[in-house]
Order: sequence, then C-alpha cells, then structure tokens
Amino acid sequence: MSTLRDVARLAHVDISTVSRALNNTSYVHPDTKARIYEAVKQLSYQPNLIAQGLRQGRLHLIAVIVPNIHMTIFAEIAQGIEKQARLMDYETLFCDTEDNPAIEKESLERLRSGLVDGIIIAATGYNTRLLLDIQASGIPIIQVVRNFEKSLNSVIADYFSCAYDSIKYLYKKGCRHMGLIVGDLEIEPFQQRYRGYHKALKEYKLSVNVTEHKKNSNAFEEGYIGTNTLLEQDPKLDAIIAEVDTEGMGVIRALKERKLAFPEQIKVISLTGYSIGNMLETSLTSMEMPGDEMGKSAARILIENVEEKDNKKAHIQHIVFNSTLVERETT
Amino acid sequence: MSTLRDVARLAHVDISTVSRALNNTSYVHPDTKARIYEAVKQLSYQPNLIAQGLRQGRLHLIAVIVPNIHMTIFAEIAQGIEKQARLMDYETLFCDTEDNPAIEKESLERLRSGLVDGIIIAATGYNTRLLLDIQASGIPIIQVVRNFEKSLNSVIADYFSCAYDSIKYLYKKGCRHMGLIVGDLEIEPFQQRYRGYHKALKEYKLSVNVTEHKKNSNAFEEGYIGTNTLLEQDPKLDAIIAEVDTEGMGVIRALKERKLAFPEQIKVISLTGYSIGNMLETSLTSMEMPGDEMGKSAARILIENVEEKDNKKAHIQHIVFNSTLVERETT
DNA sequence: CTGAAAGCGCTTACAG
DNA sequence: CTGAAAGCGCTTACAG
Repeated sequence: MSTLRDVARLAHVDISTVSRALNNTSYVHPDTKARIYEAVKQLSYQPNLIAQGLRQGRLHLIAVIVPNIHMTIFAEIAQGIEKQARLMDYETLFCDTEDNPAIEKESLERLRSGLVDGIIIAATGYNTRLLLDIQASGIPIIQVVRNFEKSLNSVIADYFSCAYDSIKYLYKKGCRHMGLIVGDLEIEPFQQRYRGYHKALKEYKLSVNVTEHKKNSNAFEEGYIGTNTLLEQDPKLDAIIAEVDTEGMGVIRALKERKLAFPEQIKVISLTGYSIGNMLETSLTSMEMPGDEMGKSAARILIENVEEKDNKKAHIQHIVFNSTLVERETT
Repeated sequence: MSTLRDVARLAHVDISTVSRALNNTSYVHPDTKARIYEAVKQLSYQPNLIAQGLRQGRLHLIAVIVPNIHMTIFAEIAQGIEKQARLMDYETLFCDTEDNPAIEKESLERLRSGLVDGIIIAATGYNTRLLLDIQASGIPIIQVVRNFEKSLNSVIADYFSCAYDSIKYLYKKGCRHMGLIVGDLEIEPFQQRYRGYHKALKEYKLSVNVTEHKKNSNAFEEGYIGTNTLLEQDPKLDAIIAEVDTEGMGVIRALKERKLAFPEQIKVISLTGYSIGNMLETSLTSMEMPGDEMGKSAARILIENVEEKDNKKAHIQHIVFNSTLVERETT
C-alpha cells in the first residue's frame, strides 16, 4: 500500500498539498493537481481510513446490534441499515447478541472504545444503564424495534395499533375467542401488544386468553407451545394472534397436528409480518412491518446525529411506523 | 474519553509504562502496576482502538460480504462468522451486495483501504480479479459457499455429493422422473450440483429434466416458476430437486396450487437445508448444510491467516463440508 | 498557492 | 524496571 508520502514524492509536492488536493479542502493549482492525480493513479493510492479515522475522530463506521438475524425481522432491518449507511458513506459493524445480556454487554464495552461513531440496537433490555453511559460519552444511539428507554432515540412500529386493529379485523371475521401469544409483559414492546389486544377485547366485552413466554428463545417453538397452551385454556378458541411470522409458523404447525382446519375452524394472524408470510404453503395473514424502511430511517437519523454532534445537541426522536394489514389465507 | 496520557499523569508514570502494564508486554513493578490500574479504574479508561489499529496496522476487524441475509443460508453463516470472530477478539463488518457486482465492487474498493484485516465473501463471481488484487496487497480472503477461484481460500459444501446422494435417495423411494432447478450452469457451484445430478441419473439410465435460471433473484419465485417449467417439460415428473429451502417453498406452493399431492404424487428435496425445513406446514426433506460451522470455520481460518501474515505465507486451503440428509414429510 | 510543523492516541525499539 | 523519542498515515492551523 502506498501512502500520502509516496504520492507527494512522485508529484514533487508536500504531503499537505496532496491532502488538500484530494479532499478539495482548499484551492490547489490545476497543474499541481494534475500531477497529484497522475501520481495517485500510477500508485493506485488509497487513503488509509484508519489514519483518517484517528485524525478526524471518526471512522465512518456504525454498529448494528441485534438479537438474531436468522429468519427474523432483524435481517431485513440490518439490510436496510447497511444500505442506507453505504449511501451515506458509512460502513456497518454487525453484532449478534443471541438475546443474551452478557454478550450484549461485552459487545457494547468494546464498541465504546471509539471504534464506532454510533450504535443502532435492538436491545435485550438489561443494559439500559450502559447504553445511557455510552450515549453520554458522545456516541449517539438509536433503539430499533424494541424501545426500552425514553431518553434514547427510537424507531419502532406501533405495536398497540397492530394488536388493536388485528382484534377488530378478526372480530369482523366472526371470531369471538381470540388468544394472544406474547413475550414478557414487564417489557414495553410486549406490553404494548397486550394493551392493544386488551383494549379491543374490552370494547367487545370478550374475555382475555393469553399465554406469556418469558425468555425469547425460538419463535417457532413459542408459537407451537403457545398454541397448545391457549387451546387448553379455551377449547373454543377461534383465533390466535402471534407476535411474528415465525411464531405464526409454529402456530400453523401445532394446528395441523391437532387437525384443526385453518382458517375454517381457527384463524391465525401475525403482528410482525415480513416477507415470509406469502411464501408459505398456507400463506399467513399479517400486519406487515416495514423493516427495510425502519432500518433505513434508523441509519439516516443516527448518521445525521453523528455528523451534527459538534454543532448542536440533537433532540431525542421517537419514530413510529405503521404496519399494514395484509390478508392472506389463514384468516 | 480519557487517554493513556491521562492515566499516566494520574499514576505519575510515563505513558509507555502504562502501555506496558496494560498490555503485559514487559515486566512492570507491582506497585507501579497497582497505581496504574487504580488510575485506569478511576478514569474508566479504555484504549482507543483506532489509535491501536493505526499503530499496529491491524484493526481487529474482518468483513463479511454476502448477497443477502434475509431468509438465506447466509444469515446463519454470518452469525457463525461473527460468533467465532468475537471469540477471537475481532469485530465483524457486514456488507450486503444484493448479488449485484457493482455494489460488490464498490464495497471491496472501500475495504481494501486498510480498514479491515481480512475478508470473507460469498461473491457474485464478477469481481474475481479485484479479489485477487486485494489478496495480493496483503489482505487475506476466504470464499464461502461459492467458490469461483482456486487461488483463494474457500469453505464450501460438497454440492456434487448433495445432488448425487439426493438422486440415489429419491430413486430408492421409487422416483424415476426427477427434475432439477438450478442456477447459471456456467458458474462452478451450480455446475457441481448439475454434475452430481447428471451422474446419478446416468447410472440409473434415467433422462434429465432441468430448468436453469440465470439471475439469482428470488429463490421462492425461482422454485415456483421452475416447478411449472419442469412439469411442462415432463408431466410424469415424480420428484423435484430444489437448490435451497426457500426455493423448495416455492416448489411446494406451486404444487399445492396445481393440486398435486406431495409426497404421494411428487416428492421434494432441498439441496441446501437450513433450519427452515422443519418449521413448515409440510416439513421439507433436505440435505442440511452446516451453515453455522462453515461460518465459524471460515472466520477461524481467516483470522489465523491475518495473524500469521508476517511470519509465513499461509497456504491456500479449500475446506469442503458434508451435508447430511434429513428426511421429512415431502419425501 | 504551498510548505513545515504539530498532533490524533497509541506501541516499541533504544537507553540507562 | 522505567523514561524519552520516534513513528503509524493522515489533517489542519500557521506562515509566507
């Protein structure tokens, strides 16, 4: 790899002139410029990004921290983030926490050492304090999908409405015994879904049927097990609301094994749809979540924050995306 | 953020001593060490990774470049890579090319500027020259899943055997009219599948029925369309071999719409299985590919190459993983 | 319009 | 056992 010094030597100028010519940071005589470009070409010079990063205190690098990208909405979001980041000339670091707070903590500790300029995270919820510390130290942070902390930026979907609207829709379809599979209710995003569900049921004077799974392990299994639990709690069940498509796939599988016809006997809807829904043998009705857009939006806001850092303190933003109902074969 | 200088000042020593104490790079008097650790703690000092990177010519950062992680085997592989990298104290940069050679090229150009210490890539196949250049410039590269170039390391599955063994298996199950859906046959990994398929059919004296899709767009659709093409070519078809689970999902969907019973009338197998297979309404028989292991293996080899770079020139390695047949409901 | 110098935050020979 | 100095490859005031 050739350096600025090599280029300067070949073009018979000082390295500072080369720097200025390449970055267009002040006027350089056309002839000089030409010589410099010629030298750059000849040596196929490329600036050392690490040196630039050290000097400018910014590596043009953001981190995306997610629980899992295998068959989850986070894959779509991560792709959206990476695409937008590239557009704005940033690279994207990727950390997979397996929804394990210890791994999340370790990753965060490493990242705060000035490696990345900003962080986008779908957190476990157990390192909120650390996140606040990091933000206070000058590294902007955005929560995505899961919002635990009001004083950190966030980009989420409207989980309350997802659930609320789903119940209304299912009611119109004739359902009267609707069960919800949901994660730890102490945690905001899950609670929101429950609230939407609860409110709608209350309006219809219907009774609640919920199964809660504490740890976020495997959505498919949660759907499978959840279905069995819900059916035990209420054998007259005529609809199941899953949190996400893969959970819905577990529901479908459980229903099939119990020989319950869907949608005839029992309907299924997913509250977080992504493109799996219409690839299934029996396609799955869902509230489609704009994962790609959410990722792009998060990246854009983050990078804007990074670049404004010096000028003004950016305001905390909470962006809420609407999901849209896509009717398919399970309802 | 506090620096080495701050710690040195607080501990009343030179910065070089602090560096030595923290990196255990030479003996430091216990008392001095204690003072230094105390200062580190008090200032919650963290070394600046960019400065370290510049000094040592290594940022402890590798890149993983893949075509797509949404519902693909690459998600599993990327996770494996990241996990192994973290274990070895490396961070992972993530680039999504959308299987677009132009995007791939752009990403590669940026990365070669010394940002990353090594690259793991599932390439488009159109930038092989550039990859060789980059490797020649001192950045180790490993091809994963797709091997285009012999003089670059690779970690792949045995596609030939996958296809060959699948045909043998289907034959034993009674199939005599087996169709293959496959990508561009000019490209090595696809060709391998075709060869395995072809060889087995020849041994049984059965006739070939293939549909080739040139561009890699959407596996689900390729499966869907491919199924229709194969059935037109041979209405007596009794088995379809798909390249990957999501393609198999497209096959299933097409069969369902044509009211062809699977596995009774027609069997389906996927040559690249990952955990989707057993989450389906009708679970999909597949040759399971150890994505996680392949990712880990690629990361391990790459990082070893990075760290040996100075000592000796590492030998090119080609690692081939075996897939294992997992029988499910479509056969 | 361009050069010489300082410095980003580290590590690592070189002395002693 | 520890300090002083050089240097990784850049950028950016400061002169002229």
